[in-house]
Amino acid sequence: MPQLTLDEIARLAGVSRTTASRVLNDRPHVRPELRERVLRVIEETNYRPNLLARSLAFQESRMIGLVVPQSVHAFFSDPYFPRLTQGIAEACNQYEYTLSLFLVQTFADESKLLPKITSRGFLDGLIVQVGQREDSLIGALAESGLPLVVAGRPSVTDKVSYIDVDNVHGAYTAVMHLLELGRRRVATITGGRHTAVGADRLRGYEQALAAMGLSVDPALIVEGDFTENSAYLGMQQLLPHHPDAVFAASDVMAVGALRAIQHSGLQVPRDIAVVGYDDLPPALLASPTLTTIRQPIRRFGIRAVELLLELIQKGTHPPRQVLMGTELVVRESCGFAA
Amino acid sequence: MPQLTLDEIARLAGVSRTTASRVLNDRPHVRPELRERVLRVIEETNYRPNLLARSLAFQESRMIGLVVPQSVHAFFSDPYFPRLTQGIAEACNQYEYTLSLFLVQTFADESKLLPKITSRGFLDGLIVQVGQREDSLIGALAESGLPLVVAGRPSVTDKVSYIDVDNVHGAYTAVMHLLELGRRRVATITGGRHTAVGADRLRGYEQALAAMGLSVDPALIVEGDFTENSAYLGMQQLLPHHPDAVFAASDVMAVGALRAIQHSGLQVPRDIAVVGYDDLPPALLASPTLTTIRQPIRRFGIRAVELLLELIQKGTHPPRQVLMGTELVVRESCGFAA
DNA sequence: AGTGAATCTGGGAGCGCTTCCAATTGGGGC
DNA sequence: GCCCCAATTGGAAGCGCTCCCAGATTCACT
Repeated sequence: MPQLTLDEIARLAGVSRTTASRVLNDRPHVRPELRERVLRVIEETNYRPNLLARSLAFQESRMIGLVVPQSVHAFFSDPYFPRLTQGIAEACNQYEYTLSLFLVQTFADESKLLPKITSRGFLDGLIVQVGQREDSLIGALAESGLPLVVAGRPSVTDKVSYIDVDNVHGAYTAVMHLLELGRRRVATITGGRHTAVGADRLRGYEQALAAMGLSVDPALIVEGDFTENSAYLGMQQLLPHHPDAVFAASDVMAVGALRAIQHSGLQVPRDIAVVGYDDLPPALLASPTLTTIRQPIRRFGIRAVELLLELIQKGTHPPRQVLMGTELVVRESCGFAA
Repeated sequence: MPQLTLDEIARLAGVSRTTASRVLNDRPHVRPELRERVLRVIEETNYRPNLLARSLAFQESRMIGLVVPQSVHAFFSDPYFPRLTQGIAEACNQYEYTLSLFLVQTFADESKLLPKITSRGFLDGLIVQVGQREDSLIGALAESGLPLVVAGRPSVTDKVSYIDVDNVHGAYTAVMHLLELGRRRVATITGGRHTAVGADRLRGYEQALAAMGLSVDPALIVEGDFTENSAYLGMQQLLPHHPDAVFAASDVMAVGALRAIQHSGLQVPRDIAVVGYDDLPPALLASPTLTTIRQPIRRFGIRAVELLLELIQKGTHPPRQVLMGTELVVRESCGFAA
């Protein structure tokens, strides 16, 4: 069978290609009768317009790219990415955009993918997840002139639009909750301090203490790296300093802390209260269940898309920044009886 | 600045568009000197060809779609999908294809996305993950004539190419391992029997018993639904029948069984040996660590892409089927001292 | 019946690229 | 010095669609 083109449809319906195109795009200036006829032919032949040709003519592809620079592991062991992707995909469906996925794992990937991603006309916009190779990559992508939204906070914040979760305030809320429950020796196990997330959550911790007029005791701060094990070891360091509460920068780490506390013979929350961050599955599986800070990951993805579409429509300058709020989820580990 | 086109490049280099195109695509019949000149202009102007236009002219887009029909939850709580996606994305990078992601969650999504996915020229091929709305969707997609690979076993197996993990043999291996260790009352907790996966693993269980000349005791078979809780309850039903081993159709369910056994005061593996399936994180986190069947998920994704590319090149008939092997991973829960 | 406006219609150019094919060039062999 | 063939070059058509614009048609109103 012959490739079905709009020309062919027009011929079958006995009209011009232009008219057929008008019908296809639901535009005015076509007699109802003709419109009807064209629609019937389309129906009968099961015709589908060629999106590529259409995009080329329209000068917009209605495709956006999701770029994920990340090492294999950090990424897929964490439920974060799937959730985010889901939100993004959902929003794409809603706004009639198509999503292209670019996983950039190695340097080779990067040099291979970059020209493709930045090829003019191919993508209308880009969402880039912050990661390790962040800087070089975001820089290169920004340079391409494509509308760009960074998901997470990039190291250079002023040139580029980004959307992030308000980690400072989230941590502040978590710690403040502990303080309001009467805890006074609140320790923290940080994420890597060199990561933006880790640093922000530490800042929130400090601000909460300051707000209550308490001074920061360096002995009550240990550094973890978002793994359970690092938190287990960190908690062992903290125990000799007799904290009565711990704020861990992630649920996974909170679980590690929990284990260390319980192994030492102390009880949670009686002796030491624990608060985590993320509200991912570990929070509910832990025993006692974790009080934690919930991040609106899925909505975060949706907002990222909406922000990007805004940039596409209204131009990319000035860069926009969006901070999303968090939510304190109170469970057992903080010792608050509801 | 003017949109940079190949025409412009040609003009700047003082050659024709045709010659410029030849240089761009690394084709012969260009004097080295001219080639050099064109390359320099491209370099200087940082020109990127328009992929859309190129695809239109080439009559191939070098894009493939990954269609995921699935309810939100089953999907993203399971590490399976991220791994699979990773494998697919990796292979796409390697073979210079671009990956488009289509998450089909609702009926509305389906009717909205279908025309886009099947639009001629837009995608060169399609990988469809089996899911719940499987039948209608796979049918519709197959009808479009696009090269198609189903990841997982579809309900209609003969018309369509698919790639699957050999669940029957995997389960067979797991149960056989228990039998070889001397266990004789081997129970099983199945996945949903109406799912292909669940049914296959049950079949493997039965085949292993048969191979050892043992009969199947219906009292030793209970049905779960791949959740931890269903397995916990299932195990409680099994205990009165004194099994000395359990094959659970997933690691998550094995963990549920483990908990039920331990709560009843029995010990694993001394009293009851346990084997799971998947080799996902729960297997290692459980205590004792789980003997299980490892699925090559990432490689599975890679093979899916390779199969698809084969279909794209050599035509989609006849449908091809690929079954991938599994691997028995022996840990503590089966009672085998290494 | 005649005029103008309002509405329809379709020819043709254009989106940025590839590629067929005819034209041009260069060089070796006589 | 001339001819022929191979290597190189570029003009033009084509991929399938949109959209500008001019021409055709309709219709109301004088």
